Amino acid sequence: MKSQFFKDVYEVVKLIPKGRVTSYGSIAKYLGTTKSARVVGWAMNNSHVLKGIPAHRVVNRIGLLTGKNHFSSPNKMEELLNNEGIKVKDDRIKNFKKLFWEPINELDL
DNA sequence: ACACTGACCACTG
DNA sequence: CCAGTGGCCAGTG
Repeated sequence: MKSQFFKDVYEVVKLIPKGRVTSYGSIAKYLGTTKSARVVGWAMNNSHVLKGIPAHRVVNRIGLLTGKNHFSSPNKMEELLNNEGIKVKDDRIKNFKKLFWEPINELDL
């Protein structure tokens, strides 16, 4: 497929440092527009067929694990995050603000 | 080719 | 503060 968006999304997601998280919207914003956030979600949906895509580090804007339902197991995402030292309480990332990794700031176009 | 859906976000009332 | 609506892109029936 010639979806540059997907490709870019994967690139950014793969660049997320261990122990950090980001949001669909931020990735979308980094790629040009916040309104394409839905496509980022789509990319994640397809990411499960690929490897090296830490989709568990990508959550929605408030740090809610909205996509955990799409993992192998609903608690897999939480476990992976815990494995990286990220605390998750009630499907929400604790200290999200601090762990937040914004591509625009970190990669700085 | 058309319509609907989806792991979202921001704006408006 | 909560609810509703629009916008974007790709995939599926």
